[in-house]
Amino acid sequence: MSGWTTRETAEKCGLSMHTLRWYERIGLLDPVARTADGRRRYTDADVDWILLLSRLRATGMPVRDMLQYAELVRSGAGEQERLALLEGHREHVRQALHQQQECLELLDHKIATYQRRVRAARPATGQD
Amino acid sequence: MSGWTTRETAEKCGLSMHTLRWYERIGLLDPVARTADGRRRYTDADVDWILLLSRLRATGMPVRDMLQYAELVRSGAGEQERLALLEGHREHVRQALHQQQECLELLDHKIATYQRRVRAARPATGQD
DNA sequence: GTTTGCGTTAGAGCGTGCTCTAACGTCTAG
DNA sequence: CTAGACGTTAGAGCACGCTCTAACGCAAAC
Repeated sequence: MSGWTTRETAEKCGLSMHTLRWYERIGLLDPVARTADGRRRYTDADVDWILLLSRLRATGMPVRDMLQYAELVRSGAGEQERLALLEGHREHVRQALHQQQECLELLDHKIATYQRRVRAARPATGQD
Repeated sequence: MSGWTTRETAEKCGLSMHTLRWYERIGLLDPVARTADGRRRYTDADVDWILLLSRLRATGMPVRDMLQYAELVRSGAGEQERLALLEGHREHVRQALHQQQECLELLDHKIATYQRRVRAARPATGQD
């Protein structure tokens, strides 16, 4: 046996088997190699690509954009457009990061407030 | 006139008027005060609350959880549960942050690769 | 031989979070 | 008085990204 099964690949990449097959159907993946009886065998290169996809998804890139990127990669050319896509997403991720850091501060503050309140409401019952 | 119109509030909070009314309908907001002829007038406190909601949403908290939180706040008690909700979300945000930072590095790396490639492919045409 | 496990397909279905629609009311300007 | 801007409602509709279904097939285990 060479290559990974759908199950293994799904586990490695944190996606469901259904999702993997769906990604292939819609063209995010090139057709995956098959065993004699028609089962998929993912190569390491497939896995790497899927890992990239899963990271892009996890950071909010729309499937539509991943598809566009995949098509550029498939065509072999379009470096400039790929660059633009990735740079656009990088900017998106940066802004999300920033927003989350802000929210984290707010949460820390709120949580501290609640903790103070909870502690004040149950003064040393001995059960803590 | 006292208080903000739906339009103003939507702008301040980065949500649509539709979304604001929908939030109220589903119970994320207490019923907003009205003018004599039935138009909403949001107070500063309303705006603050909506800003909090919008930040929670923007960092991926499901509406279901925001609803739960809103109900705890409305009840006036449940500090412990609110705490748990916020702490859960904080953890979620932290993990998302971490994931995004990783993805950012990957993007930086890929982008650098493409930039090198693009530069190599068009060596000083004079059109740059 | 048949049961069990694993994988396959195309297409239907679904949860989430809005977003839009249509019909109506009221206020202001001209 | 009319026109236009602005806001209201309940409910329908929609985009997205899966997720599930049903029917099928192969292959090893019993």
